[in-house]
Amino acid sequence: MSSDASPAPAKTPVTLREVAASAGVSVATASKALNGQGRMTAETRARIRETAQRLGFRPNSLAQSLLRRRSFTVGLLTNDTYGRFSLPLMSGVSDALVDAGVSVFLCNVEDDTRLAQLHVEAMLDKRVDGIIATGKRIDRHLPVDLANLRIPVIYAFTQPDPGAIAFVSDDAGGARLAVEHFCRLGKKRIAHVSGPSGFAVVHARAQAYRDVLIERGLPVIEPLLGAWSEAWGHEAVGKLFGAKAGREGAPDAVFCGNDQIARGVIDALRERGIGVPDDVGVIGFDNWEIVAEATRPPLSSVDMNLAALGREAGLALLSLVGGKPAEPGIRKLPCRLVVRQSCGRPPGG
Amino acid sequence: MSSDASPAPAKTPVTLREVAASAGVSVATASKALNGQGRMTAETRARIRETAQRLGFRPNSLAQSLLRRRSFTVGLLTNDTYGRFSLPLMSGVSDALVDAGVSVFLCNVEDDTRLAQLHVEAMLDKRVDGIIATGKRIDRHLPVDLANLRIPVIYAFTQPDPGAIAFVSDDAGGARLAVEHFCRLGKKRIAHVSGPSGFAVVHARAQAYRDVLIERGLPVIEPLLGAWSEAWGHEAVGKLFGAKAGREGAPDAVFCGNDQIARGVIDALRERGIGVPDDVGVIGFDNWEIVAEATRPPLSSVDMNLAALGREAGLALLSLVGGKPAEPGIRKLPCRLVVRQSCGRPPGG
DNA sequence: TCCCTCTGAGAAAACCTTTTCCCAAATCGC
DNA sequence: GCGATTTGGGAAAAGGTTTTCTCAGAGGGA
Repeated sequence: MSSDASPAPAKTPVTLREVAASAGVSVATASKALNGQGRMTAETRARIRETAQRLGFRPNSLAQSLLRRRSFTVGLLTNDTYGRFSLPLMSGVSDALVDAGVSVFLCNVEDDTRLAQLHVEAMLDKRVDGIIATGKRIDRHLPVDLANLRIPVIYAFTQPDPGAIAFVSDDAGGARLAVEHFCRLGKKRIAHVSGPSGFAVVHARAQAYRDVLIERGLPVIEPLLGAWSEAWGHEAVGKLFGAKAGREGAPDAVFCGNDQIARGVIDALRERGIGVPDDVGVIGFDNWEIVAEATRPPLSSVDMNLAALGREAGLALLSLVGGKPAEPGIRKLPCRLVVRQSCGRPPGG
Repeated sequence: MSSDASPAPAKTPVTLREVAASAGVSVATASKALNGQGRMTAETRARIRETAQRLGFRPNSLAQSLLRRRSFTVGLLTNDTYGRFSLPLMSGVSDALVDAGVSVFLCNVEDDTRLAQLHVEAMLDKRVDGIIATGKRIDRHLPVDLANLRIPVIYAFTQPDPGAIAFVSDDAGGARLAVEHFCRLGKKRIAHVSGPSGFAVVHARAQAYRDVLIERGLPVIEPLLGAWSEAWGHEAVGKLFGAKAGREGAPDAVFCGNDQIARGVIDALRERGIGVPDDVGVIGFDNWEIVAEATRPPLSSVDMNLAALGREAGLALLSLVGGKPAEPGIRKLPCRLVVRQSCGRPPGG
C-alpha cells in the first residue's frame, strides 16, 4: 500500500520541491538532474528522474515562462468567421509550433475594432511571444494596428503593415498554373471570370492570365470581373456565351477566380446544354474541397497551400522570437493545381 | 524632455516595482492601490494610479497566474479541419470568455491520437483552467481521453464521456421546426432525406419528423437515409419522385438532413422541371450561410445556433472553474428556423 | 501625561522554477 | 603528507505579483 505505483490522479499538480524531497536532494539538484544540467553522479540523476516519473512531475510552465521571459505561446488573430481560410492556415501554424512546445491563442475578431483591441491586449498581458495576423482575404487589413508592439508580428494571407514580414500565396503563379494547364490540354479560347476589381489579387491573376495567352499566341478575352459568388459565375456565362446559338468564337475553357464562381459557371453551362468538361473546361481557385468535390463534375482548382503557408509563417515567427533578424517584405509561396474532372483530359489521353 | 508624457513603446514592459519606485511607495502599497485593496489615503491611491497610467503599466499575467493558480486560459480541442462547425462555436466561446479576461488556445488535432495527446499535455503544462472539447459531428469521439484530468471539461457539439457535461443542439426540436413550418404552409406530403444511419442525430430528427406528421394526421413517408452529400440529395430525388411522370402521390415538400443534401435535392428537382418552392418546398439543416444563400432559390434552413451553444459552454466552464458545482448531463439548446425562399410562402400570403 | 485604538504603509512570504555562486569533501600531483 | 584541483551538491537570488503580518505614528479618552 505504501508503494502504490499507480499514477493516482493527484488533485494538485506535483511540484519540483516534492520531487526533490522525495528523492532526498535539494530543488536545485532536482532541477539540474531533470534538465541535464550541472554535475552529479549518474546514480543521483537517475534516481531523481525516476522519482519525477513516478510522481508524474510536470514542470509548471507558468513559472518557467516567468523566469525565461518567454511564454511559449503565440497569438493568431483572424477575422474569418467561418474559418474557411484561417483554419487550414492555423493548422499549419500549429503544426510548425507544437514541436517547439508552443501553443496558439486563436482570436476571431470579426471586423470589430474594439474586440480586436481587447484581444490584442489580453494576449500582450499574457506575454505571448509573437503574433500572427491573418484574415479571410489577402487585401483587407485587420481592424487593429499591430505596428509598434515590441513583440514580433508576422502577417499571413492578409494585408501587412509596411515594413512587416508577410507570407502570401503566389496568385499570379497559381493563375499561370491553371491557364497553362488549359493550354496543354489544347484549349484555344480561354476565358477568365473573377471577383471584384477592388481586390489586388484579382488584377494579379488577370495579368498572369493575359501573359500566358500572349506568350502562347492565343486570343485574350478581356477578364470579366464581378463578385466572389455563384450568382456572378452564372451571370458571366450569359455574357461569355451570349445569345447566339452557334459556338463559333465562344470559349472552350473558363478559369474562375474562386470555386464558387466556378460552380456558378458550371451550373449555367449545364443549363445551356454545354458539356463540362467535353465542350468547355473549367478550373476554379481556392480548392475548397467540400465544394470542389461536390461539384458535378468534380472541380479542378488551384490550391493556395494554406497549411504550408501557415507552417512557414509559424517557423518564421519562431525564428524571430529566437532573436534571428529577418528581412521585412512579402514572401510569395507557390500554389498547386489540383486536377479533378472539370478541366478535361489531355487530347488523345 | 524629462516630462515626456507620450507612452513610448518601451522595449521591456514596465513592472510594478518601477511604478512603486516612481510613485515613492513600496510594491505592496502599489499593488493594493491598483487593485482597490488595503487602506491608504485617497491621495496616495490616486497618485499611484496616475503613475501606473503614465508609465503604461500592465500587470504581468504570468506572475498573477502563478500566484493565483489560475491562468485565465482555456483550451479548445477540435478535429474539424475546415472549422465549419467549430469556428462559429469558438466565436461563441471566445465571446463568453473575453470579458472575463480569459483567452482560448485552439488545437486542431484532426483524428490523430498522438497529436491530441501532445496538445492536451501542452495545455495542461500551461495550466489551462479548463478544456472545451468539440468536433465536426456530434456523434464522434475525439481521439483522446479527457475523463480524469483534474481540470473541468465541457463537451460542446461532440460526443461526451459518460458523467460529463455536454451542450448539444436540440436536433429533434430543430426537425420539428422545419416540419411544422411545412405544415403551416399547407404542405400535405412531406418527405425527409437525411445522412447516414450511423448517426444518432439522423434518427432523432427522423423520429421528430414522424411525430409531427402523425400528430397532424399527415402521411409519413419513410425517411431516406444515405450520406451527407449533394450527390445523395440528387439520388434521393430519383427515389422520391420515381420514373412516373404524374405528380400524384409525389412529395410537395422535402426536409433535408443538411444543406448539402438540400442543394442536391434542389438541383435534381430543377433538372426534372419541378419548381422550387412552387411545386415542392425544401428546407435544409445547419444553415451554412455561404451555401444556403448561394442556392437558387436561397435555402431555408435550420440553424443550430452554434455561437450561442459555444457561449453557453464557455459560461458553464467559467462557472465550473469558479468552483460552482454542476450536474453532469447533456443540455440541449434550441435550434432556429431561418426562412429564405426555398420553402415557399404561406397560402394566400 | 499615559494608555489604547486606529490608520497608513511597508516587510516578507508565497507561487515554482532556473541558474549562479559557493562550499565541503574527495582526488590528484609531488 | 600537503597544497591544488576536481567533484557533488546546496543556498540563494531572480522573475513579478498578491496577501498577510507587522509596525510606527497619530489621535482619542481618562
